[in-house]
Amino acid sequence: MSVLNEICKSQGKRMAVIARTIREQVTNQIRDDLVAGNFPDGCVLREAELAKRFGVSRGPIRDAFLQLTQEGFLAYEANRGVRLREPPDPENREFIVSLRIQIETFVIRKGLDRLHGNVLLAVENALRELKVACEGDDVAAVARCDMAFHEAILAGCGGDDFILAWRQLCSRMLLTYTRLEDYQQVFSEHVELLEAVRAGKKQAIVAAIKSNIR
Amino acid sequence: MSVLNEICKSQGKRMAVIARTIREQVTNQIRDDLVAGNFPDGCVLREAELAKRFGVSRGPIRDAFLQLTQEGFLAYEANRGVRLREPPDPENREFIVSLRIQIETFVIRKGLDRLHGNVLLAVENALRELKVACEGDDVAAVARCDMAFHEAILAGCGGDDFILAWRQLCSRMLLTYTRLEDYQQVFSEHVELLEAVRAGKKQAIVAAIKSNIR
DNA sequence: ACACGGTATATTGTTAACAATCAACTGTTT
DNA sequence: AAACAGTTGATTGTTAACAATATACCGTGT
Repeated sequence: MSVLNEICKSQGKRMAVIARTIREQVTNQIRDDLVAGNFPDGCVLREAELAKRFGVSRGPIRDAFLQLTQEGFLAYEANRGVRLREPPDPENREFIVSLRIQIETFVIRKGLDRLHGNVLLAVENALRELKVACEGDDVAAVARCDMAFHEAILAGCGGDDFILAWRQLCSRMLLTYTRLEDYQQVFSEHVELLEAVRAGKKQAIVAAIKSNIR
Repeated sequence: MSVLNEICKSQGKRMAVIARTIREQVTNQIRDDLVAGNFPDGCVLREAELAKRFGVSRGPIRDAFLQLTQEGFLAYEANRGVRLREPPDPENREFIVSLRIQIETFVIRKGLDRLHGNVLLAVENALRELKVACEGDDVAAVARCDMAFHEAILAGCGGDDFILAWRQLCSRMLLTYTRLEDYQQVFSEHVELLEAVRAGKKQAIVAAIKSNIR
């Protein structure tokens, strides 16, 4: 409770409440650690150990394991706990990328006109957070904000039917997040995408997406 | 504990252990109920009510809610419980179908040669269970066995990287499972698909999949 | 030396009690 | 009558103890 609650309070009112429950906070934290590569491949995660580290009971940890399993990061074996899955091979990864592009393209094509007002504001906020992350040196933060930006667009375009499947595809990709070289380019690519979205030019949007996802 | 444990014991040794834990049994049962349409759209599910019905504590019910949320059946709102999601509109459904076909085609094309021995046996078993389900009159059972058959093929072809996303797409489809008319045709279509798989003719397999998924 | 059986330990699975949160209601004030 | 604050009841969120299970170790017998 200790550490996590502090974080929760400090972000409290100002930010759009990100993680209300301990379960969500723990899930996000573990996910970040996984993306940042803080656990070796095939590593086994223990409920008690993480519970102790976060200062919470095993309940929320179990919930987090369950969720991260569904997201594609972990693999469950009954009575034997959970282990980190291995990343997809290049061929599968390429296909995953193609599916991601198709989904984003479809959703945007269909729902671009809904993207205004508060919804557009959410996308802009996501971009701002991505900027901060890129200026820092936190891999996990960049990956997380990258995803959050795209997800804001999808959600804004009414793509709820696809977001869960899309997230899983992303998760698989994140296990081999290879664009760690040039954060500045990552950011400017997203600026470009947002500009295209603002202008409402679908062709430009699709092009921006295709060059952005890889 | 009462009801579920009986089921578990009775299936005990003979079947490939389907659901070892209460959590899995409860999850499967609720999923079947959802697919069978036993809950009205937008309906709110209560932990305590289902816990009482199954004779278990709220823990496994919570786990099931969490999982079914990730699978795309339910929607979560913090501190406010879980409600049944509405099915996709026709346009989205069509796109979901196209994604499903792409995934199955890709995985089979890539891993068909692995499909022999025990793995092929698993597929044949799935087909047998589908036969039973089609001869009965249980919508949920047909839907479940239909999915299980396809999943057995995917798993056998080494498609682990896609199975979770594939499942979510299927779940969305299942909320509008419209082919309830002719179970016999459902079954014979799958026989056809298995024959094509056995013969190893990729063209025929792809064709069978395309005509089967809709 | 090797195979087998049993025990001990570590780990997950389940439960019931407790805490926190939300929604509706009630009474008060203007 | 309308708006608001406080209160109450229902529901979810969290915890710690308990139960069940799997793994590893050790001894025994052949």
